[in-house]
Amino acid sequence: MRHLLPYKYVEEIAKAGSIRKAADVLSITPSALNRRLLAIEDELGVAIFERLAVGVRLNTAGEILLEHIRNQMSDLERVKSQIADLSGQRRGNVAIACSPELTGGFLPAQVNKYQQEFPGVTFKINRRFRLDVEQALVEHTSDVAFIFEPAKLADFQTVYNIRQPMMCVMKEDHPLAGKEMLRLYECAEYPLLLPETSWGMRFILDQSALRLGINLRSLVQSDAREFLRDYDREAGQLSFEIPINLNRDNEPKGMVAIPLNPLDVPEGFVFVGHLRGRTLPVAAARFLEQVTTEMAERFES
Amino acid sequence: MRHLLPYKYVEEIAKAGSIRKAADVLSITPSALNRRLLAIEDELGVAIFERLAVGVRLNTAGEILLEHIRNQMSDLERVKSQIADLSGQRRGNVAIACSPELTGGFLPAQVNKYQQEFPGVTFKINRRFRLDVEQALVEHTSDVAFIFEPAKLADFQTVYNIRQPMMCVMKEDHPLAGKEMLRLYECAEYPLLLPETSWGMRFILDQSALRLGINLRSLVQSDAREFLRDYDREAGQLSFEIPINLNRDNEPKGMVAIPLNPLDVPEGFVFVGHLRGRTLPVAAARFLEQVTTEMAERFES
DNA sequence: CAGACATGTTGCAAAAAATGCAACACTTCT
DNA sequence: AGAAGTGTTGCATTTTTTGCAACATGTCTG
Repeated sequence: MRHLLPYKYVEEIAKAGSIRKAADVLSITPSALNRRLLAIEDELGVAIFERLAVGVRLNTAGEILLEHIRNQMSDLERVKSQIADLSGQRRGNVAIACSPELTGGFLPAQVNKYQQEFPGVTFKINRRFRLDVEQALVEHTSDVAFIFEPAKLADFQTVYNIRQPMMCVMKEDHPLAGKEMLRLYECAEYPLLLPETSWGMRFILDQSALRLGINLRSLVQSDAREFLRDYDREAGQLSFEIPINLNRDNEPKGMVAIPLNPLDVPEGFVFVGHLRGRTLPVAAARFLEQVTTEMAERFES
Repeated sequence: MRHLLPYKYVEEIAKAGSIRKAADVLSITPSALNRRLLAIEDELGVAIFERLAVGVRLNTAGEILLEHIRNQMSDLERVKSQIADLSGQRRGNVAIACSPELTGGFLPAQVNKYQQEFPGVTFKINRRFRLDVEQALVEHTSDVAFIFEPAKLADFQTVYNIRQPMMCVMKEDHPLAGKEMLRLYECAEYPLLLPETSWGMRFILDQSALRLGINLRSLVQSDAREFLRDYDREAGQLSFEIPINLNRDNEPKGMVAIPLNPLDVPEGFVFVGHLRGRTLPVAAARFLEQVTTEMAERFES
């Protein structure tokens, strides 16, 4: 796709914020790069970058153009993907942006399943906080997104969503282990292993605690899901999970998960989708199909 | 937009059906054009055209690519339009595809009004039969469409639609001129001036006549609206019109229009819109706004 | 406050890419 | 069988792009 090289140049200049740095990344001379930029601006009749002393910055016109550029680039990828699919080969890359809650269990299994059927398809997982996932789609950094408790869905095209009630996880000999359902104040009596505040799970828990006037004692606050899962809970510590991560085969033995009373802690939602108005490459579209089908089977009963 | 010159080449080859003819139109050598085509196919890894003895024909892959090309070209026009609009200038071209029923009266007045406000905007009117209007959008020959009685709306994004009951037009001293409403069999007793069978109006009339077992005697069948309008009706001939064309100032004097009984002849619809999923250039979008606003004022009372 | 540094930009020669010309291989119609 | 199309390719030429060096300008720093 040599013909949209100028586009790549514009994108890189915008990212680097400087012609010289961009030229370095693109391994051409600053002068050549500058001239291409000037040529583009000449064709458009307007400047795309405003020149600062320390470099360049995108113009309003430039931002409109950049959006167009990103659309075109990923649409060309889609075209290539569809064309490759015509000859029976399923190739391409699927870039997934997902909330940290969803990096384990279900999603890896789905990717693995898809790759067994189509080994030519590669995957890229971008772990993003709930407020940043949508941005990854807008920047065309990712094709599809899995968001737990999305903040806004302005540019998001929802393909599927499932409800995920909050569960409390503990050792099976824990005093609370026998209960059918837990109130939040019961959990608050024990030390807690909580995810970071940027997580959707933490957001739900904090809001619920605030509303109920409960103080959650965070013994360990972690950004890593595996850390919370594997932490040794000798002192009766509790952590939280959502059902999509509670596969019977996968989880460590000796632990139980008990749902929280939905009156205390509202259910969360997992949203699956892509950038609004975009046609996905074949591989990404088929992957979404597979995932939503399996989600329907597992959670729609 | 020098960088998508290869795209223009592909489009022209597809249209011409031959590399040599396309090269002639593009005023370059067949060899150069051929090499560019080979380069594109090499980059895609697939042939875009199948080589026949008499020339070339688009492949399935080529058709996918061509759709992408057309999208990209018109989207770049949109970008240019938006950028130009940033600096206060309103420029560009609005290409309108419309049914033959709608070429007079309302539409010219709207275009004229818009051009008085923005003289920098040019217009292009493509008169198409109802079955072909949508195709003009798909081919990106037109930006917006006005269709009377559309056949299918698969790729059509409706922005507005209005109901248009069928009216019968006659001289004011015609025997039927005093009536409030006409039955179709009453009209059938007189010689008729009818539009061609490809028109939506004719379609509605023929279907109604067929259903009611009435035979419509077509004295004059014309493809030109103006011909039917200006025809001298000494022998009591009747013609038909829709309200959008019956402006009190504009129409010839001495004529009256009487609505047909909607039980005999169903109302027609005028659809206004554009290609589904496409973002229109500024000029086209604003023009649509103006038209729909005025339509609402005139027909929503 | 002056010097070092980094920025975008331009002139000019070298390198790279695209083009035109002519010829070839092939099919179809006369 | 020949004429007239078609797409394709080798080679010299032309056009375009690039790299190098230098310049003008603004910012940071000791």
